[in-house]
Amino acid sequence: MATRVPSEHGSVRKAPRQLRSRATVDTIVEAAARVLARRGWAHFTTNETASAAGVSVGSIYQYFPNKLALAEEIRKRHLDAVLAAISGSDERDAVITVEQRAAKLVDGVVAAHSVDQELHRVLLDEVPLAARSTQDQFEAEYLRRYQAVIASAPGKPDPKRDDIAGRVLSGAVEGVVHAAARHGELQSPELRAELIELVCAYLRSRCTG
Amino acid sequence: MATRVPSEHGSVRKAPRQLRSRATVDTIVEAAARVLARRGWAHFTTNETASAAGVSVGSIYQYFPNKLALAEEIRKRHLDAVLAAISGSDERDAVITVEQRAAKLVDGVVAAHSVDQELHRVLLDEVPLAARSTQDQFEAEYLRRYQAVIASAPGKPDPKRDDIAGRVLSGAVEGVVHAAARHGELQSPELRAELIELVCAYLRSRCTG
Amino acid sequence: MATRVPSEHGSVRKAPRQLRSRATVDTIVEAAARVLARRGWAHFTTNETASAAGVSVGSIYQYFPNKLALAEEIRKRHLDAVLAAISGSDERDAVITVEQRAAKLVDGVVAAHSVDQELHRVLLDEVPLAARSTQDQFEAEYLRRYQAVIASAPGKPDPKRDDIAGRVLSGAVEGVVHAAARHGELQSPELRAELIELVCAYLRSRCTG
Amino acid sequence: MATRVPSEHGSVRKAPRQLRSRATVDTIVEAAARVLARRGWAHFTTNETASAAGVSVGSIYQYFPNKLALAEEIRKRHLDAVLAAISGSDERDAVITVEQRAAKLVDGVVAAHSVDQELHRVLLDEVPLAARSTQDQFEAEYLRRYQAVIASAPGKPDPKRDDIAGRVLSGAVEGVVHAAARHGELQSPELRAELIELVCAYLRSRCTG
DNA sequence: CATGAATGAGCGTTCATTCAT
DNA sequence: GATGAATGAACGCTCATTCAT
Repeated sequence: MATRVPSEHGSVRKAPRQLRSRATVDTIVEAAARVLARRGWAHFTTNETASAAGVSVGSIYQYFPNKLALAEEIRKRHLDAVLAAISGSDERDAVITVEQRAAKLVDGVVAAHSVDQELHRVLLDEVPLAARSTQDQFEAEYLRRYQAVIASAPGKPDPKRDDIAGRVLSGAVEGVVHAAARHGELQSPELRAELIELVCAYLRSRCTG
Repeated sequence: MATRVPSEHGSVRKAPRQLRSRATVDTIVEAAARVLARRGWAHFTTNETASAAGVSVGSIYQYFPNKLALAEEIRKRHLDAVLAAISGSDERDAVITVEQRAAKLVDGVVAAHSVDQELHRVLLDEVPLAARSTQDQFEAEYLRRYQAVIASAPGKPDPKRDDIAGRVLSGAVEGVVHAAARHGELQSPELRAELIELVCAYLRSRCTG
Repeated sequence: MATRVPSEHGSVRKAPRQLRSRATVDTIVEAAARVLARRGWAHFTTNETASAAGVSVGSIYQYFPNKLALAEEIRKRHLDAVLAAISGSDERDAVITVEQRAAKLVDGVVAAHSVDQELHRVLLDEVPLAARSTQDQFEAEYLRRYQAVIASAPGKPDPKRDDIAGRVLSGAVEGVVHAAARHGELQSPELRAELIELVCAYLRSRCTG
Repeated sequence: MATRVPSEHGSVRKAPRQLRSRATVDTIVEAAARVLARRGWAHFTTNETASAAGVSVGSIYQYFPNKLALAEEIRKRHLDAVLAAISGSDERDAVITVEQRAAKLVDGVVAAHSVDQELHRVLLDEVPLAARSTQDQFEAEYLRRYQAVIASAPGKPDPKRDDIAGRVLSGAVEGVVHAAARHGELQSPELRAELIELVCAYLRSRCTG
């Protein structure tokens, strides 16, 4: 695989102003996501993407300076979808018990991992990070959901400790769901129950301890 | 046209007989591990490995049928080291409280992730699995440590539920440590304390609940 | 590990759409034929072919999935030329005597072997057959010429025996011409006379015997 | 495949004087012939030959300056065997009729092609000729058999014409048998009959014409 | 003499990227 | 703008041959 120095380093070569361009970009990104999910990063090629999108390679380079930038755009869109999936189970209804909160959280994360499992895995495990920014932004937003759960649990707040607790909770839930996804057990109700139990136990212990 | 008999390809091409060979194999694997950790799977090349090891490409193929088999050997050696690191905090001394057990477990996993962090990440996230066997064996052994902790906690055993609990615990601890490693906070004592708390809370809740 | 979908490989990678491509394909095939004839299959390399054609290796793989497919195309074109050469001495004029028929046949085969002797030898003797189809089609067409001669000879037809006779005649003429070509005596009139004599004798004996 | 300049150009590096050497050489050549027949020239490697012979590569280079010289020795031995097979049906018994002579000849050639068909084919079709000498010597000897048949046929001798006739006869019989071998019909009695007929017809026509 | 570990030029093939049309 | 033919550096891998032991 030849690694060429790309001629520009901006993430997007040209902001698509016109409707037609926007549509083309969408077509490209969607096709690229399909190809990426199907073949994996190692076999993700611009030529196949182009023909899957029904455009020429040249058109890809009209909008993206290089392959990585295209992948970056796929990641961006996917993370948005993931965030939307988490938020879907986040409506501001009368949630009261810690159990209910924990259940909402777990269901949200599971839903997020179900958006496009293979693409998710490839993006997380295979595609190299061009720039931290997108990922960081996402992680911050993601962590905020966890912090909200922490904050809503009884007990007096302690910013420093709560921050760490959020990261612990995030890592734990994420880790369990990730492992479950790898083994195709994302929908197991027993696992869901245990995971909720884990979250509850932690939250409870934090308020009593 | 006559049908040709292809030559078979085992996982190891030739068992090194002489002392010189054994040393060469070690040199190759060690150099390969360095290159793999530094460049990642996508840029892990046999030629760079060869020159990093101070041998010719041919020597790599004397002992490994292909690049993947070389990576497989790196994985094998690394997982052994990881297992050794976990076991290091596993001596059969008089551990009594759940807290002490949890602390041992967490310390072991952290130690395991400290062996060679970047190599660990690349092996887990990027290198494709040629055969499940090595990985499966490792995972089984790995899970066993968690099951042992579960089993040692008070409360009456329930094989099915305990199995799931083991996977939840494993996923959670692994997830937290993994995230911490990514952010360079593997040695943070606060994080350690919270993680131990998570494990304890879960174990306690399982025996009372 | 996810199972990857491999990309398929047809015999021709892409049908050349533009005029430029068609010209490139011709250039490549012609250069390849020259290289193949000059170096033999064992030393027939894509890189030399590319530079002999004045294109880059990539261009070869734009149109041919691999080296063998390129050789297959050379064979196809050559066999067409050979068939054309044989047919050249096949016009439907008033041929009456067996001698005249035999002479036409022999002259055709000699002409066929004169098309590009070295290429002919390499294609027949060295290049492995990827698919039987091209070769089989050619052989069938080739045999048909011999069968026609057999059929036109006096004597009552016997399908089974005539079939074998066709193969005997084909093998014999082919063998003599082949050997002559190897010794550079393809144009010898004495040899031509003897070969015609051989064919006539056989045909005569079949009708009387 | 790296092409190195061999350090010597003699066909055999060292004439094996001692019994042990002679045995080693035999072992090597026999193993090499098996490997060559099984894999074909393109996949015929010195390393596989060495391990098939139960010796080290170095030992091969003790007796043969390079791979081609080894193949040359295989050819030499095989052609001897072929000649022996032809001669086997050549005893000086009371052969009188032309038919009987022709039958003997055909049977001899068929027997020769049956010695080791795959090796025969590979040697003829794939292995390049290092030096003409071995092949030429064989061909001369081979032609002599045909000349003998020609000479023994009635009719007054004509050295020049008889020479050409020998080559025609040789090419024809060889060609038919070769084609038959390719189609696995070496043992067909119908084909044998037709071929004998061809030879007889030619011989007869030469004495009457 | 025999061994077999080591060499490295050279092969077939891929694919991100460019640019004439 | 869009196209897609063309590029060529770089990869994984092979195997004839050498030479220290």
